Amino acid sequence: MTAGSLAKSLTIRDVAHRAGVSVSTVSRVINGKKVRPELETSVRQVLSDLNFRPSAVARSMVRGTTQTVGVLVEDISSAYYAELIKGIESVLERTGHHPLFKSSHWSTVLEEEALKVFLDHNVDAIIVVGGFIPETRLRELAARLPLVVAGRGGLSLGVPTLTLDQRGGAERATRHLIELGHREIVHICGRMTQEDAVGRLHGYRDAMHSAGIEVRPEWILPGDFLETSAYRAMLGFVELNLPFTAVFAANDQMALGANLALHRKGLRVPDDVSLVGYDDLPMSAYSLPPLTTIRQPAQQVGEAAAHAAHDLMTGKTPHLPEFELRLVLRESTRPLRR
Amino acid sequence: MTAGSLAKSLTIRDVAHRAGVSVSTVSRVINGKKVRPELETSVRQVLSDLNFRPSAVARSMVRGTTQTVGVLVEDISSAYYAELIKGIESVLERTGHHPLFKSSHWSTVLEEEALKVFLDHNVDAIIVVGGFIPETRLRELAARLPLVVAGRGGLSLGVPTLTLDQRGGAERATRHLIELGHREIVHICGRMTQEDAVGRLHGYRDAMHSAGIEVRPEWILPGDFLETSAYRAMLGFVELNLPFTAVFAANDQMALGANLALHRKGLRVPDDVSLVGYDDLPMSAYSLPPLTTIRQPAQQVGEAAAHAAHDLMTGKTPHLPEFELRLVLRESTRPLRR
DNA sequence: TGCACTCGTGATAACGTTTTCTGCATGACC
DNA sequence: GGTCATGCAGAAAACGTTATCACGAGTGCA
Repeated sequence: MTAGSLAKSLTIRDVAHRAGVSVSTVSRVINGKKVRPELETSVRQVLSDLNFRPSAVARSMVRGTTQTVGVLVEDISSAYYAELIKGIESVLERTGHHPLFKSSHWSTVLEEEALKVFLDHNVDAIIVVGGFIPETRLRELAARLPLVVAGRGGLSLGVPTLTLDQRGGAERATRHLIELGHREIVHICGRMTQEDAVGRLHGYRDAMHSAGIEVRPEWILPGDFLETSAYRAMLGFVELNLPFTAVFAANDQMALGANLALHRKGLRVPDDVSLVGYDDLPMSAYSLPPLTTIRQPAQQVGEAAAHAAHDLMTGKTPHLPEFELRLVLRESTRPLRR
Repeated sequence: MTAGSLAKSLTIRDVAHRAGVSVSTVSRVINGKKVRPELETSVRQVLSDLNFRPSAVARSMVRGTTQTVGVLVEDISSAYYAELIKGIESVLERTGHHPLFKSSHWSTVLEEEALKVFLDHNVDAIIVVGGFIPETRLRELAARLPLVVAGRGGLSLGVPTLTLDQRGGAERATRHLIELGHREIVHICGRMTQEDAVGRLHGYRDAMHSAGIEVRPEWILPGDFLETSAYRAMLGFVELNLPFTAVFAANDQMALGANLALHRKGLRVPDDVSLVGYDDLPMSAYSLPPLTTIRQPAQQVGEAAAHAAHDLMTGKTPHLPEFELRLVLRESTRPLRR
């Protein structure tokens, strides 16, 4: 052990030299191919003595595969994507792939940039969650490498897609309120540039329409999926003094914002106003009152996406399950008092 | 454009050929080195015609640098780490580095595995957040490559560390309750294998001790940083029928769990029981009541960690700022009614 | 005993870049 | 007009692996 030697990283060559064999043999031992037993043991000895680990970069270079999967989401840190990512992470870990997460922050240029990075780094597959990448671009990518899209609907067959029926889910949520006797139902929208938000608004309208309720334009409140937006919107709406008895927020975070706003205005949930959210974030079961919401199986979607990517990588046709959006009944809704 | 040709990825060689120059020249153009203007324009033309992008893998191979930074956290999807990650992401993006996130899920073997992956992939730096990696190992790593540790205290000087004074923060939180006149204060602990949780328990004890209050063992409730654990613990404690007027939970998620449990038992926050959390998650401002808590500047810590890593990579001595843990007064605490 | 095989080994060629080295012009200076 | 820099382009080496190829020694069978 020469002191002061700056750790010039060791190579398979050093191992070969010390074990008195060729690099080929060392490579074979590392990769579990047949080698004469006595050679194998001596190589293994050196391997562990030197604590040698082959360079993944060099490996990728020659093998043409990197064991990495690019994962593109809007925002790693937002609660919903966090769930999804957890799912992706858990299955990719088992398949020996390394996820490379990128947030696009709702910017089309960042999206394209992230894709470029993935391609440059020669990822073995890409998982795209939501976003605004044009379908043509997605198709182009899918033709080039394994690509799975989650959380977007209406894509052509060329692209394996995992879809949730946002419109149906929102319809279910709104219908729940209607079934409880509510008719004056407010909807707080998500960021309308996102497909999900649009779908949920449609679902709300569907349910209202089916029930023969005319939706007043004032009932449609703009929001951006964050607590604050719903808080402000709700506050503003209450000040209009229009009658209303229920609120359907396009996600749980906004439902929470609305919940506080209602409280500030002296309205009790669910006694005065029923409130439904969307997503079923882990914390929604612990809000006051616990939130009735539509459960999006985000983690399962993540798992399925990763599985599908794995299928694609191994040449199998990807399994693309359907997911059910369930209404989770808790305590933020109640029958309209007559 | 030959139809049906499977897209054998193009190389710098193809570009050189089509532009009628050598590969060296193409490389020079790509890297912005001096080249005869007319050659440069023709090469650039071909470059954009072919939409050529150099392989990051090959580049890493020869340059010995990958432009990636390994980031090891306990759990990507937990709310607190999400904040931190957001900070890391935002500055690394600006420096042109790509974060490689790994969750260790509180497992020492997964931690070590993640480190190996980082090393194998030849990351340019590593950021470790919390965790259980032995100090000797950290020192060893720090000697080998730029390493920044966040969220751990008491490390030797060899390792650049970003620390938050958890003990002090918890002392502040508890003192706040004491200043409001509370004396029978319950503490819901975090996962006690984690340094943070231990620090916060110490801080709680410090404050109680300074105020001359003897801590009853029953007041120390076990928890694991998740809502459910606190919910159950709180429920159980109330059933003991011991007098108490305030609760300090080791994080906001648990404060929320406790909040619901108190509600279930007919105790109002803050009228009957004052409640303080820790972290100041975005949603804590929207709970009912809005939560008084200790603000951990997670995002800023993330930013600082990334900056420090960048400093290290560029040979500068890392800037390791101190962070202040502020008490955020909201509505879950009030003076003890006499 | 000889021939065709199999098996395991080492030498060597990839993989796609950047970097170093070499060589050829061109221009400057005495 | 000859020598010496200088500038820039191409050739070749290098990065650390794996894959291909060639070879020699056994082995089985006729």
